[in-house]
Amino acid sequence: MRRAYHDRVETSQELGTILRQRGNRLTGPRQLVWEVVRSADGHLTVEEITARVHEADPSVNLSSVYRTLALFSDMELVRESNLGTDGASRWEPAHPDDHFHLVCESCGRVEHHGGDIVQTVRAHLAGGHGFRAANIDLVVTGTCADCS
Amino acid sequence: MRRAYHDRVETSQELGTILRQRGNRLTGPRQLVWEVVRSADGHLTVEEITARVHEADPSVNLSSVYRTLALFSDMELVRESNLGTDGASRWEPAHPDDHFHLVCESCGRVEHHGGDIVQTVRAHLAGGHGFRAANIDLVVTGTCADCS
DNA sequence: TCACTATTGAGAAGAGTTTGCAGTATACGC
DNA sequence: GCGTATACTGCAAACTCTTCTCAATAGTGA
Repeated sequence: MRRAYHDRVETSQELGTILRQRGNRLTGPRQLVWEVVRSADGHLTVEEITARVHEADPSVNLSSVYRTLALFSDMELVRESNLGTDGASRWEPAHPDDHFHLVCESCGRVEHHGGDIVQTVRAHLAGGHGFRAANIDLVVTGTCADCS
Repeated sequence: MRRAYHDRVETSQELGTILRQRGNRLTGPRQLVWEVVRSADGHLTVEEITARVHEADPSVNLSSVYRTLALFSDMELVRESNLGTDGASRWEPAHPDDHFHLVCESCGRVEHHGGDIVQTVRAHLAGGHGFRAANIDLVVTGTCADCS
């Protein structure tokens, strides 16, 4: 059912392969964006992604970052979420859903936490709600240990 | 701990009372926005709220709707969430957290569902994560019964 | 009723994201 | 390796949602 998670696309070569399978091409901006998102320690805004891409190549355009993220999202390589207090989207490598997010209202940081809770939800939904769940996002807003 | 939920503010008079307690005033736009959000059958975008407000008074400005929602949010009368596929915020009357959201990717509708899952999460978090949870949003994205 | 000032409407500004276009460069066939 | 088709890029303008500025208006307590 699931196609390609980030742990199956480690190298640029692998990225190129799955891009070409779709009729797309492997380009410099795409390699850089993938490298940044894949090696990120958490959720990144487009601004953060672009900044890190620019460390390697300042000529990469913001539009290309947006377009690349949209493409990767379609390929299920990355995932967008509207966490955070500002309006900006955040991006992370696609992953199975067995975790949840802790969003700190004070510093804006987003932590991941594992646990079987999301699986509990999935099981609950399977019990005849008529709703076919694709993604389960458990978002907890509050104050993190550092800020309280 | 919790201050004022929508079920404690049924009438304009009650709204006026708690507004004046804070040094605010009861105005036409505020009455209308509260009436619209309170009686809504689900999450509304600012655009939808404004449209319904305009049915009663077309002279109410979009800025006032935004400002009123921000105020009500601060008063914990309404709650903002970034559900949905587009970037627009959605608003609903504030409520205790014992429910979760089902967001249909196809028709964009948002359903509420009750259950003890959110309480399970809260109990889990209380167990020494160092994270002080304010709001818990369980967002399930998928396809609703009507669209599948 | 009066005066104070919170609130409003109008429009401009801001932030984040998208789109159109002409030039560039990747990937496939030879 | 080389040439060609076209996917992709950078740039800039446009678009959407939200916030801000400010003069005018209208609740509220006295």
